[in-house]
Amino acid sequence: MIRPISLFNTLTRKVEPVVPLAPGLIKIYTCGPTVYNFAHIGNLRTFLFQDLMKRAFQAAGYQVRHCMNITDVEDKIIRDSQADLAPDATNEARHGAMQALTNKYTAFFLDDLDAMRIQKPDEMPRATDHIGQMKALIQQLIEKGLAYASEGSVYYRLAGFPHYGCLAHLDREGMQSGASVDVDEYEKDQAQDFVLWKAAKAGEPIWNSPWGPGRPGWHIECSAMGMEHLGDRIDIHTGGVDLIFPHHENEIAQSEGALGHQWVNAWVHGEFLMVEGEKMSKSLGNFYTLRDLLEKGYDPITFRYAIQSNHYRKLLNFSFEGLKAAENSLKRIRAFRRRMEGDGAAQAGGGDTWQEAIEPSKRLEEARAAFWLAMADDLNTPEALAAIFTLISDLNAQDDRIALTREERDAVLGFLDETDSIFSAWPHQSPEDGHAVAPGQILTAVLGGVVVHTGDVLSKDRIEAEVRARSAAKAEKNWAEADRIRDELKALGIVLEDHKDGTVGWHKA
RNA sequence: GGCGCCGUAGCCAAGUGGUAAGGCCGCGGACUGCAAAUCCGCUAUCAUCGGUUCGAUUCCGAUCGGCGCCUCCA
Repeated sequence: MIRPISLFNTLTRKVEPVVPLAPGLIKIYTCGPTVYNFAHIGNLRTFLFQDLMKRAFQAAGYQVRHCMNITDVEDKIIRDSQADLAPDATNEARHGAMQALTNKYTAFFLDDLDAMRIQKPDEMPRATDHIGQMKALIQQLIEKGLAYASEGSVYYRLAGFPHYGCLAHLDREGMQSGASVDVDEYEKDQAQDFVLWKAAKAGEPIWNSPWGPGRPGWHIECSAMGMEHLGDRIDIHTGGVDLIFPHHENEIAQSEGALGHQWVNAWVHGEFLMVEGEKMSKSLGNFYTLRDLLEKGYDPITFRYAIQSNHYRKLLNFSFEGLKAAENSLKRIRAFRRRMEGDGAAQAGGGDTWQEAIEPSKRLEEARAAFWLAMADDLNTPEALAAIFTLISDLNAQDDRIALTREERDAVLGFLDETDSIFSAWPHQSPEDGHAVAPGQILTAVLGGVVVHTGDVLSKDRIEAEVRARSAAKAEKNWAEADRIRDELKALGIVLEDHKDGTVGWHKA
C-alpha cells in the first residue's frame, strides 16, 4: 500500500500531491553541507526536516533514492584551509590542505547525522570528485549560447534564459532596484550573470580547464552532481529557504538550460531556525552546534524531536525551555511504549472513575488515520503528534480500568513502530542496549571518542541486584535505605518505578 | 523600492465560516510508605480596528508589532 503525500512546492507556491516520476520511487536531491566547520543547529534543522520527509515517504510505502552532496570546494573552505600555506605552495599542497580540512569536517558531519539518527543518503558525492562533470556541463551551456568565457572565467548568460526568477518569483525589475549587485565585475555582459567557472587566483587550489586554470563556481556543483546521480528528471529537490535565491534559481538555469526541459518537479524548502529571536548564522557567531547541546546534557534525539515537532515551514525560535519541553514530551511517549510492552497488570493507576469504555482497536485505527492525514498534508507533524498523544491518553485511561489484551498491545506497538520509523525517537529499548549505561557513557559514544562527560558503566545484573536490595529494605520498612538506593540509581541515570503488583520496573532516564 | 511570511492560553503549537487539537509548565484530587508512572478535574475567545456574512479566530481591508528574501548563508 502506498499512501499519497502532498508537499508545498516552492515553484507553484501550493501544497500539491507528489506524483513520482517512476511509480513507487521518489528521487530526492538535497543540498548538503559545506564542510569547513561544525554544522550548527540551524543547519541541522534542515537536515532533520529532510530526514523526516524521506522517512515519511518510506513509511508511506515508497522507495526513496536520496542524494546529498558534500561541498568540499568553496570560498570559505579555501580561506580556512590555505591560510597557513606559503605563498609559493604547490597546487598539490593546496589541494592536500583543502582535503585535510574537508575530510575532518565531513567526518564530524557524519557523526552528527548518526547521533540524530538521520539516515545516511544513498549517495553523498563530493564536489571535487565531479570536476569533470561540471566542466562538461559548462561546455554544454557554452555550446547552447547560455554561457560565455571571459578572462579565464565562465559566466551564465541570464539574458538567454527567460525563465530565470520562476522559483523565487522575482522579476528583473524587482531584482534590479535596490539589490546590491556587484557592478564592479566589468568582465560580465550583465551584472547579474553568475559565475560557472572561476579563473585561478593566487593562493587557491586549481584545476585545469578549457578556459584556463581555475575552480568551479558554487552553483554548478549541485547541478552537475544532481544530474550525474539522479538523472535528467528528479522528483524533489530540497534545501533551506535561503537557497531559493540565488542557488536554486541558478541550478534551474544551469540544468534546465542544458537539458532543455524541466529538471525538478517539486522544490521543497525548510524554514530557518532562530535563536533568541535572531537569525542564526555563522557570520553573526550566535550559533550552537550539536556538541554544545550535548555539553548541556541534552540527547541529540531530544533535539531531533524538538525540531520535528514543529512544522518545517514555520520559523522556529530555538530555546532551552523548548528542548526541556521536548524531553518531557518524549518521556510520556516512551513511558507509554514501556506500558504497552508490559502485560498491563503491573502499571494500572489508581483512578477508578469510570468513563465510557472505548474500543482500543477502533481508537488505534482512528489515531492511525489522523496521523497519516496530517503527515500527508505537507508533513503536518504537530497535528500528527497530537494524534499520537490523544491515543496515549485514551489508552492509558482504558488500560487503567480494563487492561488491553496482548493482541491490542501488540497492535499499538506496531503503530508506535510505524510512527517511530519516521520520528525515530521512541524505539523499543532493551536493557542490554540502552539502559545499563550511565548517561556519560552514552554521550561519550555519541561524540565518537570526544569525551564530554564520564560515567560509570552499570551492568544489568548490578542494577537488578540493587533493585532487589531495595525491595528487601522496603519489606523491612527501611524507607531510608530504600530511598537511598533509588536515589543512587537515579544519579546514575536509572529510574525506578514501583508497580501496583509489587514488581519494580526500571529504565534509563 | 520589489516579493513574501508571521502574530492563537505562562511557554511551544495545530486548526476550522458556525462559538478553539495536542505537548510542556502550574494548580486541585485519586493512587503511592514517599516517589515515578498513570488517572480525574482546572487554566484562551484566537494582535487591534473596520468590512463581507444569519454567523469570522478562520474571508477582505487598514493599523500596530515581529521576521525573511532581493548579496555568501540550512
